[in-house]
Amino acid sequence: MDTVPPRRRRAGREQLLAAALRLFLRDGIQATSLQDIANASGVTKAGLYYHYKTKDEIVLDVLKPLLDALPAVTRRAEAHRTHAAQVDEVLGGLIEIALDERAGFAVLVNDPYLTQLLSQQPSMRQWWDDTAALLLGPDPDDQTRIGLAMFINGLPGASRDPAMAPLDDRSRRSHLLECGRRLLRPATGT
Amino acid sequence: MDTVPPRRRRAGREQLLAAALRLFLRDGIQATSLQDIANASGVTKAGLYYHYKTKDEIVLDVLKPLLDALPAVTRRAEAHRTHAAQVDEVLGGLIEIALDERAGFAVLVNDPYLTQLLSQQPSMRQWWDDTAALLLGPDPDDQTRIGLAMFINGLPGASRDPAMAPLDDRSRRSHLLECGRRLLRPATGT
DNA sequence: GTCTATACAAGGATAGAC
DNA sequence: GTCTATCCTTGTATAGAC
Repeated sequence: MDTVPPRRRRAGREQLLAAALRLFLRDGIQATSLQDIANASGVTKAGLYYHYKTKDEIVLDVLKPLLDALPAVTRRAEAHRTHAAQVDEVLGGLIEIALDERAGFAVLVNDPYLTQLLSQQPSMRQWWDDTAALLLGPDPDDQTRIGLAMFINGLPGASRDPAMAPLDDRSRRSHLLECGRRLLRPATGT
Repeated sequence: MDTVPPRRRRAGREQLLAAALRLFLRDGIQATSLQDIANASGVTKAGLYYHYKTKDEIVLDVLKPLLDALPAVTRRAEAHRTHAAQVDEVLGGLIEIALDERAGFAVLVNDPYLTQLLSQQPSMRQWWDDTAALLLGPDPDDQTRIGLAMFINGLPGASRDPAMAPLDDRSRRSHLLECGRRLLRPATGT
């Protein structure tokens, strides 16, 4: 019948989400009020409530791309046959996400508010259990476990470190991947 | 003249600080209200204001041990003669601090509120510049810079990872030190 | 769909009694 | 030195006009 109209039905919503993520990254979720988001996005505070019922809904929608992307990485990795290939796929995927500012990976790992918000749904924890098992392989040693913890916790910070600024995207990826490979190597002696 | 009286003049204050740190670590600084601290420490909200004028003063006093300990590590390291010894001293010192829950290292690295609070005083940034220079040595390559960023950002999280729970303190230290050594090794090929 | 106005709760901070 | 009571500001959320 009719063609798809070119008007962007959700333009305001997208502006809103972009502004919110920027503020969440800079100031943290708690410190970002709805007033702040409203000011930064050009919508009024009450206007936010047309799109969302609560602040939590905004937070979850801001991080939706991230929450979808993480399981996708793991699913892709599971298709590989060798353990080494699986590890590289997961590391590469996580690095890709961490380097993408829009994903908000830094918010996810750091923010206590979000940790509590997500802990209510067990899907996130389930994802991490699966992914850690994939990365560590069967019967991992302590050194590897701790190396993984350092990688996942350090990745967001390292991705946003000043040392990254002068590098091109390919170098960033390869350096971060090298960090992951070093940390996940099983202990040799000791 | 008179002996030091055994009464603890600052017992209330210490309870207060311990409770505050516990809450800061669990919920973040922003999410911890003075009411929360009061409830957890047995003091009333107004009672806090006898000891401190503002919430920021409480935050800074909670982290005072940490803010003192970090420069001390660097000073100790500077006394060593070889670069390798300096690196091990700094890594060991940082790990020691990160493993000590009371130090609140996790709060320092993660919390945006604190980042902003500390950025007002340049001493912290100066300390990190000096310490990074010490760890990286002259003319560091990009891989080493990024490895350092991952170590310092990942250290608090790795220190509190579930994989740490079953280990004794000596094992924890040595595993974290191994992570640091791996990350700070200069790139070989590429 | 977006704004104005406002209700309601919570947080930081102060005054003053004890 | 610690508590009670209170003020002011900010934050989330809602009602209703346009």
